[in-house]
Amino acid sequence: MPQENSAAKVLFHLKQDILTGFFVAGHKLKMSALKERYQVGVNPLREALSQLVVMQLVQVHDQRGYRVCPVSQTELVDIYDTRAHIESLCVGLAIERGDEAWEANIVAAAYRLQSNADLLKADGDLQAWEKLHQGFHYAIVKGCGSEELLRVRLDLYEKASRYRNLWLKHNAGHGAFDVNQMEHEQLVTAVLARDLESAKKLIFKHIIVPSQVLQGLL
Amino acid sequence: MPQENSAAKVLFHLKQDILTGFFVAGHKLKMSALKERYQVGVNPLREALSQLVVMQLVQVHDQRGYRVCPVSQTELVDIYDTRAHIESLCVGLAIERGDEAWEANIVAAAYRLQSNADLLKADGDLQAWEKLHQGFHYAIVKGCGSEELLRVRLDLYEKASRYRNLWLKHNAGHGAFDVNQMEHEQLVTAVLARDLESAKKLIFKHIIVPSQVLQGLL
DNA sequence: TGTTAGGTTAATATCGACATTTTAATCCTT
DNA sequence: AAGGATTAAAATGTCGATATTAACCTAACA
Repeated sequence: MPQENSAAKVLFHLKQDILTGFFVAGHKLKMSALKERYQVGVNPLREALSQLVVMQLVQVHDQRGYRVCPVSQTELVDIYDTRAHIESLCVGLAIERGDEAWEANIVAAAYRLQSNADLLKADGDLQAWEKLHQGFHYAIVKGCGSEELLRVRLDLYEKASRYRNLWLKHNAGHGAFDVNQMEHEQLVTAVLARDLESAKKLIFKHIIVPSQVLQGLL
Repeated sequence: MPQENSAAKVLFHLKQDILTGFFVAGHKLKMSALKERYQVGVNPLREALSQLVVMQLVQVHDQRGYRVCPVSQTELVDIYDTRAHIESLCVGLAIERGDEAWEANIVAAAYRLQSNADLLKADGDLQAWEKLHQGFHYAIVKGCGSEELLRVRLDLYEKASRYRNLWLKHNAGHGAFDVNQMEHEQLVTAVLARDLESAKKLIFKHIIVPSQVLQGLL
């Protein structure tokens, strides 16, 4: 990566630290501690924090500093419900608009996901699996062709990942991969057959159902 | 308003200046000029600019400062198309979930809009009319009950307003209010009758059609 | 014993200054 | 005279310092 300013580097790492749960919800983000951790001055820190405020990962209280946004069951339900609707919208548009290259990419991504699923189930590198998983679903929704919609989708995915990582911490290595894999196959079939209604229903469930498991943790 | 830090004040004003077109697309945002205009130091400015970068209203080039994001016909089409889909989604969910208070608020907002429409057509205070218009549509979508979805909707609305204000500048006092008003009446009827399909189609057109006029300006 | 007032400590928000980098303007060479 | 190199000017990114504000602890009083 090219030389980027300190704020951008801090943003990247701090965002990671929040999403992965290193800084838990509600945690007070003291300048002194952050300066120490990221080895930068206050001003780049404030810039990064300002950006995280817009992303709704950090709250700012005037003259009272910054804190990691609290999590709540209400927000969890809302995010996953919204994600399900947005993803469903993306899939629908992708089926209407997707071309041949789009189809090929889906098949490729599905193959990569499936061939690595077994390996990862063994050694338990869930973050790596999640990346493939993400890539698979992105291959599908990419067909909608809308930068704006894909951005909205990504924002929601990132907001959700804080909750998802919460789950990974408590349920390390205890994944329901088999069910998941079957859902993926059904999804690919419906999408490639351009079966709009089935595909939209499948993806909606694929997002909503796991969120119901998550709800038990809060 | 309570005492808020400088960055928040700058953010508000600078955002306004960009959305209303005071700072046109592509304009270089020099620190010296911004310091002069908003009467603050560099650091609050950089915080505000960082936030606007996340909102995709400002671009940052490393060591080369900030510029207002360029506009393009591609983005215009994408934003309005996405807005139409999102708004349609909101309306659909609102019809499914809205209660009696929601219905009452719609009727109230529609009344306010209609009773002020004639007045504003005369003296031409389009910004005030736009606020009522916004309020009317918000009253409808509010029924979806999803904070996340409403936030996505608001973000897109704000991004679109830069294009809308571009139109207002070139077409001052030349509104198609009558057509608009009729569409609103049809929408209210469909929504209150909980006619999902009609309402979704109406709102989709209500957003898409004006955007096609806008496309001529770029 | 619970509460409030005062003083102490710590943290935040902002500014001015400096080092670094980019932009421009000028000058030299061919 | 044109193009490239060199120098000057301006702008950016970062840090340290300072004033202001909130949080905390202690102690006195009801």
